[in-house]
Amino acid sequence: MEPAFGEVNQLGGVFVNGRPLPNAIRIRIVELAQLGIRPCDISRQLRVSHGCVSKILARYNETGSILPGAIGGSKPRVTTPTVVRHIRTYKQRDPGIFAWEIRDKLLADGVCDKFNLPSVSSISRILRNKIGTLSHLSHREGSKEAAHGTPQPALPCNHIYSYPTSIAGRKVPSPPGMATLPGHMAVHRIWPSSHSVTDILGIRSITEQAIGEGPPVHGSRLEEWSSINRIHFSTSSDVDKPHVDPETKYTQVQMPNGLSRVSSCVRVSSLPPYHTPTQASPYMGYSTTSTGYVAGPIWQPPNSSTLSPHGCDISSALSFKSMSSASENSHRVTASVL
DNA sequence: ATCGTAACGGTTGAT
DNA sequence: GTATCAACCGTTACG
Repeated sequence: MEPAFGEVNQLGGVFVNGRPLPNAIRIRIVELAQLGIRPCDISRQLRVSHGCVSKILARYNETGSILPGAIGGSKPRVTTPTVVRHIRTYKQRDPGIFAWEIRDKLLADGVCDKFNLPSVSSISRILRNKIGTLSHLSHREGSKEAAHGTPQPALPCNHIYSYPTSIAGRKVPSPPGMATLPGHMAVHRIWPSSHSVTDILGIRSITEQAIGEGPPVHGSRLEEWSSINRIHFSTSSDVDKPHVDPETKYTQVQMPNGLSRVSSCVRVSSLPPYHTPTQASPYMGYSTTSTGYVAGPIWQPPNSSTLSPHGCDISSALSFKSMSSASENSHRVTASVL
């Protein structure tokens, strides 16, 4: 059970344990970093732990993506469509073939290797569920498998996958196709859950307004951005409901190397401009757009005026940065090119 | 003071 | 429908 309002970290920022920071915050982190602001200052300004800032920036530098990795799920399925197709073929050629024989043939024919070879029980399940209602064959297989031995457990070595239907790449979560796009805040999948702080808090995003008000050319991106952040006023019964169609929940395309590729991405320059923070809750304002993420007392640089942690615009970020570092001129970056 | 990272407790989703 | 598992998350603390 998640806390209804998240938790507050040592910096006064709000987070939901186990859940990623909102994309807007992640983008802000990268933006500020690209403005030359030091990670420690970003951490204080956005009230995100420096470990998190470090992690996000490291990931961004490595992959070009600001997005969190794919949370949850199991190991990639070994029963890929190709494997199923071959199993079907084997079964059609020899209706009496046993599951363990199919398994051997998959290996012998090079359809699978030892790392992604389905277990006998998996093949039996495929024969039973996918190949057709060959009940007599299933029955026969069952008896034959019993003679051959107990069904094998899950593959012992299936941690290595070289086929395309794996779930989103784990250690390298971002699609290689967009990994090195400079200045892109690559978005490679839809925000995965309704359990974001935003959803929990039910704070309306300005993005929704932007969809209605913005120019049509940005509609699709904004719509995607809206779906990514999926802001809506949740009721308690609404919190756990997926807000997007399950079929469209993940827009990524699996790549042959097991990594995911997105069908689209969001440039920071396509996002709405930053607004002044909109305090949507007496407890905190937490909008997954670029607008507001305010909790607790506003942090101030040691020798400066007050800055809003998430609501500052680029100029204030720059002023902040200029206070923090004197070497900014070498990193002149504008928001439009981020 | 800053940064990288392991440990931790948590969530998620496929099986 | 539930349990398991392994991925991820951000925070915290330590060096």
